[in-house]
Amino acid sequence: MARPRVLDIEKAVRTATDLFWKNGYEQTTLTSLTHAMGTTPPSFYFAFESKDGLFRRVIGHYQATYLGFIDQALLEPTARSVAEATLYGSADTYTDSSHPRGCLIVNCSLPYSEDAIEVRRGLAKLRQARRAKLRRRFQQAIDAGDLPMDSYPGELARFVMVVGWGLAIDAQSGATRRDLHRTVAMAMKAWPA
Amino acid sequence: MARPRVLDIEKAVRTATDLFWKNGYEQTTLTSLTHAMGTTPPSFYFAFESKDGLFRRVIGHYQATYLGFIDQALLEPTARSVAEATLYGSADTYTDSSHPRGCLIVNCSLPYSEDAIEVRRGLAKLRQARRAKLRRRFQQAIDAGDLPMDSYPGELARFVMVVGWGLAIDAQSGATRRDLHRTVAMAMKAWPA
DNA sequence: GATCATTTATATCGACCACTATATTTGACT
DNA sequence: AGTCAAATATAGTGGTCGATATAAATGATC
Repeated sequence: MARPRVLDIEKAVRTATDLFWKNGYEQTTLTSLTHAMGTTPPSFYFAFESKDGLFRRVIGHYQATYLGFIDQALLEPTARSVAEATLYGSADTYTDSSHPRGCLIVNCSLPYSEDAIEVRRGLAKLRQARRAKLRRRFQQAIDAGDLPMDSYPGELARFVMVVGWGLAIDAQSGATRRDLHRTVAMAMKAWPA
Repeated sequence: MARPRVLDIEKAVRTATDLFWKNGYEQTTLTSLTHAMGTTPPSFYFAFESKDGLFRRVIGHYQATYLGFIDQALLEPTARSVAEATLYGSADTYTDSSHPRGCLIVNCSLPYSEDAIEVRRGLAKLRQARRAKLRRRFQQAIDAGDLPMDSYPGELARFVMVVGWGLAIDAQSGATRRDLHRTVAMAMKAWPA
């Protein structure tokens, strides 16, 4: 009953993910997006409504495709192995040569222009939500006797997040996977017995 | 023999530092710069040659004014106190309410457009140079018996840098100084005895 | 084969980007 | 007072930004 769409939405989202990952939010222009997708602005806006609309889909795709290890890590049996799985998983993902280095969310988080402030806010919420999940998991570990009673779950969660962000920047600066693994191993020495 | 300059160069650099710190490199536009400085584009270009030229001066000003604690930290007597001074100093600087949060260099480092790739390269070199200084300091500590013989100075330096970057992002996301201090205290538990 | 909603293409919108050509203002000097 | 180089201001450069108005192309349906 209508013209069939030529634009492969999923493929376009994958393409856009790479661009945002590599170049950040503002530096990924509509021209570069439509060019890489092999489409034109009207089709783009028909499919995604706006640059922000596409970005939201990209973030969803990114988390589902590349950050699954984080939710997986929460299922590890001990708090230590949760932290290890999170950080080693980050190290591996941030240095995987099949896609840009570092973390898309971190890469797109930092410099905020006024008009993209909503985008940053959304990303900040994502990071906060991830930390909250870790905190709850560590609280649960304390309750189960898996962590010392005097541990602070919020502190532990924040530490894991901070090291993870540092890894993202180090990876983006060119650190090797082995470099990151050594850093994770050292960070884990801070973990409560 | 000539018209005296009205534009206060040093003050203009300080103003620009705040803008780059807050908004990143690309998002700090010439319009916002000249407006905040109270000058016009021709005066701007007469004084700074280009946006990049100003940015180089900003980086110099930023390091001299806000990152002095890093070189100071290298003079601490022990490797542990070097690391502590570096990280606690970072935590304090990144959350000082008299200027934007986080680290200007980190804020301007991540998303690289092709035309600003030289700027990123320069910042990456700065970060690398800082890590090299730490590494040499830690090697010196090993030679002096202040660190175990089996310590890896490069690894220790990288760990300090990674935690520092993580702190910068956490601070920019709204973490308090106390939050960062707790993270630093925890990170220091990983330090070799 | 005509209809019609959906998707696509052409051409362009006003706004802003970093930057500058041209001309004017300024005041220490002769 | 007149000269002249340094600093400023007016106005605008071509280019690109995200986003669109308009209209042509498409193919399942009747």
